[in-house]
Amino acid sequence: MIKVLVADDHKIFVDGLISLLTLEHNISIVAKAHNGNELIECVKKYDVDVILSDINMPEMDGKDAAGIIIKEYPDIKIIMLSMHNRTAIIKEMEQMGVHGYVLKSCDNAELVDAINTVYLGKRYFSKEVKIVLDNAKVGRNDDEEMLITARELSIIKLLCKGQTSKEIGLNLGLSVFTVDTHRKNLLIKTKCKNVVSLVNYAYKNNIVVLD
Amino acid sequence: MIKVLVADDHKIFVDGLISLLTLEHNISIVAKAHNGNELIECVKKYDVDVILSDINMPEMDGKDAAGIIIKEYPDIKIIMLSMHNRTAIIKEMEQMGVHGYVLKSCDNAELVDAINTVYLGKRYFSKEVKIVLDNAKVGRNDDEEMLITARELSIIKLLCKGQTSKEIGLNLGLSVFTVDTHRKNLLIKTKCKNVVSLVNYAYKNNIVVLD
DNA sequence: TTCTAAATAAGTAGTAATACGCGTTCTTTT
DNA sequence: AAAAGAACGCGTATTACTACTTATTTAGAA
Repeated sequence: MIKVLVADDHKIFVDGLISLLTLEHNISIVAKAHNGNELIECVKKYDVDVILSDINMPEMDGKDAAGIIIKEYPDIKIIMLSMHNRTAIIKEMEQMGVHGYVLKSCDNAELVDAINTVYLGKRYFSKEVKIVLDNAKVGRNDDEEMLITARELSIIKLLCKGQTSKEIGLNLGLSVFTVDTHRKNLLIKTKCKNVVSLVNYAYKNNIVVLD
Repeated sequence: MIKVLVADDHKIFVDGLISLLTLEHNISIVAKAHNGNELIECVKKYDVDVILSDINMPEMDGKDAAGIIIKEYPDIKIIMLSMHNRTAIIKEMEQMGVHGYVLKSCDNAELVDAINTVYLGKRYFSKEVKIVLDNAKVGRNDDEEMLITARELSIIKLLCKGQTSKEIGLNLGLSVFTVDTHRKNLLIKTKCKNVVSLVNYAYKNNIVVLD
């Protein structure tokens, strides 16, 4: 029996998933969580083999929770469930050491397949996800170690809130010139032409979460 | 038996929901759809009492599909399933004549309750949704018939893509001045202080969908 | 018809943002 | 110790955006 934990902030989604997975003869659901904190708590309390977790959740994010679990419970396999099929997010998850990445648009059979695969110690990425990753490899030119630094991250977050350079400067205790330099570097790094594009980039790549 | 149709672009979500709802003695699932077009097709083919539909779907949006169904099949009850608990979206749905609005973070019992309620001809809005609507009524001053016009909508869409006023003007065959006037009016209407806030507003209120 | 709202266009003025370039300092890696 | 990269600060020039105002045309509602 594979002991599975399901985490997602949408209760009916979790319950639906549980209802589906309990039909499988070799899967048993041991717990459910609706945010990152609950997820961590459940992992402490219960004996878990595989975690199915959403990326975006309130309280604590599924990504952050996954990071903690990977470090402290290296035997637990984690499959991220996501509605987004985007290179940057998938790569981030891959590099974090997550064991699987499955789209919410996948079917039941695929999810069961994913659970069985990661339980055996292998990695599982959806077919559609692989296509995205392969396309990214073909056009390899673009993402050569493009990393957003901590400072840039704090600035991009405030930009997404609609703050101007002046406001960001006041907020972070920086001169407007400095903020502008970071903005400039961000536009170059992300190949965006203006703030709106940058904000979209941040949302699409899950750097910043809308609300 | 209440004949229910479930529509959502996330297959596992639909299957999970079906698995949950078939446990109910008075509910039977007659069809499922993964986009608005399929939804319309299913309504034509099958005899349906209640539709559970997501708002955002590819091909055709759940909102547009609901509009068509309300006009052409006035006997079918529609419950919108949404992850957003925002006044503007909820009010729009209410005005469209949708019979229920339930959050994806609700539990199974509430969803079943909603299905039974709308089947009896009554309306159903989640408790959390009602709280949001009531809060909006208290601070009634703000939303006095705030409607975004068709032209404004086309402009806000292009703004969300990161286009400048000049580009939008070229795109829509308008002078930059005109575009700027619309932008100005949009900022006033939405009480936003700049484009980024406006873009956020559009995303949050489902006026524009991010990718 | 009259009234209203929307869409259109235009202007000035001021502020914010972007495109350049040039630096310093500090830390981390080699 | 040298190199690299991050964070920081400063300029100028140009473009984009926002705040104010005005006004015409058109379509629809009272």
